[in-house]
Amino acid sequence: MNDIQPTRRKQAERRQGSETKILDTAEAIFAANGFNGTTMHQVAKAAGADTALLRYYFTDKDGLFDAVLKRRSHEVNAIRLTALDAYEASAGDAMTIEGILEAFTRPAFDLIAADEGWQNYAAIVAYINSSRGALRQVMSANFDVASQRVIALMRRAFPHADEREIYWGYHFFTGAFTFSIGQTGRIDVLSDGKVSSLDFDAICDRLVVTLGAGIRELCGRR
Amino acid sequence: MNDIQPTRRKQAERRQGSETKILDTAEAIFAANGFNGTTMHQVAKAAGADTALLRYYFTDKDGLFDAVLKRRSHEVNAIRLTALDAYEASAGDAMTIEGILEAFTRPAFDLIAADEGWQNYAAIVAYINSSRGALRQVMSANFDVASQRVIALMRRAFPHADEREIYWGYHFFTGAFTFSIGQTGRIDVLSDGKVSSLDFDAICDRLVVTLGAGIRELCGRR
DNA sequence: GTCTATACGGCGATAGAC
DNA sequence: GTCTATCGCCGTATAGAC
Repeated sequence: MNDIQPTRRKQAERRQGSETKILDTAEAIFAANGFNGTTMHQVAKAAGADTALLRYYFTDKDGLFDAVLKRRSHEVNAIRLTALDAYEASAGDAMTIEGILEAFTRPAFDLIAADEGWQNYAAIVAYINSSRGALRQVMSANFDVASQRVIALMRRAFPHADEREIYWGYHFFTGAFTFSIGQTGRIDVLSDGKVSSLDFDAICDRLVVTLGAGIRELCGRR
Repeated sequence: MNDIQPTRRKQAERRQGSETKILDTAEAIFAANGFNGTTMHQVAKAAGADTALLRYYFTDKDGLFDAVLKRRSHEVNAIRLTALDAYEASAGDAMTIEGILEAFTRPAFDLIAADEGWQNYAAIVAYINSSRGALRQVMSANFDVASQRVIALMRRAFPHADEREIYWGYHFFTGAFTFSIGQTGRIDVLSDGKVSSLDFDAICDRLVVTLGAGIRELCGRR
C-alpha cells in the first residue's frame, strides 16, 4: 500500500495545516466579535490566507462557523458522556447532584484551562447560549444529548422531586455554567481584581458546591 | 406661562410618538438579531420611518443602541436601589441572602412579565452580559452601581465569609439571573414544554430559593 | 420633523489563473 | 491547494428638499 505519493502526502499535510490555522483564527475572531461582527476578509487576512480559500474549505460563512463549533463540541461531548456513564456506574443509587455536576463540568473546565483555543470556543458557546437568534439551533443539535443525559441522572438523584423542579434546577445550572465559561471579565472588574474569571479550577469547585446545594434545596432533599 | 404654542406642542407630541416608536422597534430587532445583526434600514422600515430620521434623533447606530438600553436601565435601577434600601432598613442584621436576591430580582421580573418591550430589553441585556465585545462597557456603566450595592449587602449578610466567596456567589447568581431573563426557550425544548422560560413568576421564586441556598452553602453559614 | 436621493465603503461570493 | 481580480449588493452615513 504505497499509493500515497510524497507530493500528495505533502499536499494533505499542507491542507491540514491551513485548515487548522483558519479554524483557530476564525474561532478567536468569532469569540471576540460574534458571528455578525466577524467578516470573512478579517479571518482570511489574520490567517494569512484569502477569502476564496476559506470558501474552498468551508463553502460559506455559516459553514465556517459550524466547522469551528463542531470540531470541539464533538470532542467535549464524548468526554462528558463517558464521565457521566462512569459516575452513574460507580455511584448507583448513592448518586449526588454534586457528583453529576462534577462529571459534567470538570472535563470542560480542564480543557478550557489548558488551551487558548478552548477558551475562545467556550466564549462562543456562552454568547450563543444567551442569544435568541438562529444560531442557537446549531448548538441545540450539538448539546441536547448531553443535557438530557444530565437531566436523566438528576431525576434518578431526586426520585421524589416534581419533574418541573428538576428542569428549573438544570436551567439555573446552565445559566451559571455558561456564564462561567464565557470569560467576560465582569467579576474581575466588580471585585477589583480579587477574583479572576480565568481561574477555572476555583470556578469549577465553587460551581459544583453552589449549584449542588441550591438544586438540592429546590428539589426538596433532606 | 403660555409660551408653548399649539403647533409647537403638536410637534413635540409627534416627535415623542416617533421617538418612542423607533425605540420600541429597534429594541425588538436588537433583541432578535443582536447589535451587528440589526441594520438601520430594517429598523426604519419596521418603524414606518426613514434611516435619516433615526440619525436625526440618535446620531448613529451606537447612539440608537445606547438610547434603547438607557431608557429602561435607568428605570429598573432606580426601582432596584429603592427596594434594596427598603429591605436593608427593615431587616437590619437579620438580613438573609434570599431577601437580598428577592429585592434585586422581583422588580425586574415584574416589569418583564407585564410588557413585551421589557422582554425585548431583557433579551438584549442577557446577550450583552455574555459577550466579550465592546458592547459590554455600556452595560457596565449602567449596572455596576446596583451590582455593588448587592455585593455590599451580601457582605453584611455573611460577615464571616471570605470576601472572594461573596464575589463567586454573586457571579453564579448573575449568570443564572441573566440567563433567566433572556427567554431563549432552551428549557422549553429540553422539558418538552413542561416548563416555560416565559413563566417569570415561577422563575423568580425558584431563582431566589436555589441561588439563596447555594450561596449560603458557599459562604459558609449554618 | 420628515423624507428623497445618493455617496462610498465593505461585505459575501464567484470565475478563473497558477 | 492557493491566489488575483472583480462583481453586485447592502451597510452606514450625508446633503438637501419639503
